[in-house]
Amino acid sequence: MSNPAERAEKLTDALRESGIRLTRQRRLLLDIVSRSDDHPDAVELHRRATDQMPGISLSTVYRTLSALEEHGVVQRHQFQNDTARFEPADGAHHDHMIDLDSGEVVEFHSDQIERLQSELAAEAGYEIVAHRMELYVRKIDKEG
Amino acid sequence: MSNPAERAEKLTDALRESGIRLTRQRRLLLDIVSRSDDHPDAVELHRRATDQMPGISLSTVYRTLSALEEHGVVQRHQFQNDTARFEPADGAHHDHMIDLDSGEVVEFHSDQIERLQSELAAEAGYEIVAHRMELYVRKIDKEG
DNA sequence: AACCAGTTGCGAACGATTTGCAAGTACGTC
DNA sequence: GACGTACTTGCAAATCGTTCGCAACTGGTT
Ligand SMILES: [Mn+2]
Ligand SMILES: [Mn+2]
Ligand SMILES: [Zn+2]
Ligand SMILES: [Zn+2]
Repeated sequence: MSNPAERAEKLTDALRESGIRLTRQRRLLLDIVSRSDDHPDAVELHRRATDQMPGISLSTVYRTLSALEEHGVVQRHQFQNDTARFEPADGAHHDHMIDLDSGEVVEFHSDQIERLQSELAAEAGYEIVAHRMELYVRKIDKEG
Repeated sequence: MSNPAERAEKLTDALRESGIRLTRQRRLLLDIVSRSDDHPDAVELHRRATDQMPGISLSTVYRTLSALEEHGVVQRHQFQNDTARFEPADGAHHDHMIDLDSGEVVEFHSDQIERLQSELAAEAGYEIVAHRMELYVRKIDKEG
C-alpha cells in the first residue's frame, strides 16, 4: 500500500493530529516500527533504536509502543509462549502463520474465513469485537 | 460424549497406563477439571481443590496441570490479557468465543474453517501443527 | 515392612512488562 | 527567542503469573 518512508510519515501525521507529543524517542520508534516487516518484539526494537539513540531506555520503548497502540498506529500480537510482537497498523487486516522451526511469521488473509467467523458469532447471538487466528506450522517435507 | 464421572475415570485410566504416579492431589485435580465446563484458571482450580484438601499448594496445582497437559488429558488456553485457563481434553477439537462483558467462554466448531485453514497453510507450503482461533465478542443488542 | 524414585509444600526466583519518581523536554504563549 | 508547565524520560523497583530448589513425604513395588 505504501513504502516505509511514506508509511512513517502518514503515521506521524496521524499522531500529530491526535495531540500526542512528538518526542525524539517516539519519532525514532515510529520510524523503526514502520520500516519493520518482521514482527519484532520490544527488546529487538530497543536494540534497533539503540543504534541511533544510545541512551533510550527499554521502559520508553514499552511505553511508546503502548501509546502508539492506543493511537491505532501499531498493533500488538501475543503469539504462544512468546513475548509480545509489534507491527505497523496501516495495512489491511490479516492473520498469521508461525513457522515453528524458523520462527518466521507469514501473513495471510481469507475473506471466506472472516465471513464464517461473523456468521458463527451471529448464530450464537454475538457480534465480533476482535479476533485472533494463528496457525502454528511446519514446512511440508518434499523429500521421500 | 461422556458424563463427568466416566470422564474422570477414563482420564484416570489413561494416566495409570502412562506410568505417572497417581497421588491424592492428582486424583483430586483430575476429578475437578473433568467436572468443570467453564475453563477455570489455576487459582480457581486451587480454590476448588482446597474445599476437599485444605493443604494443597498452588505450586502443586500448576505442576499437576502441566503434567496432565503433557499426558494429553488436559488442555491449556491462553486467552488475551488473562491467566491460563484449563479444560478436560477428552472431547473433539473446538475453538472459543469470549464474551468481553461477562467473561463467559462459548465453544464452537466449523469444519469449513478448519478445512480452509489447512488449504491456506498448504498453499504457503506448510502443514498445520496446531492452531488457535478466538473470537472476542459482545452480545448483539436487540434493543432500539 | 522396607525401599526409593517421584511428588509435595514452602519460599524464593523468574522474566516480561509496568510503575513511581526526579530530572528533562515539547510546544503553546509572550 | 526565552518562559512556563504539563507531559515524557531514564532509572530502579515493583508487579504478577508461573516455575524452581530443596528437604520432607509417599505411591507402588519387592
Ligand atoms: Mn502481521
Ligand atoms: Mn473449550
Ligand atoms: Zn482474521
Ligand atoms: Zn479450530
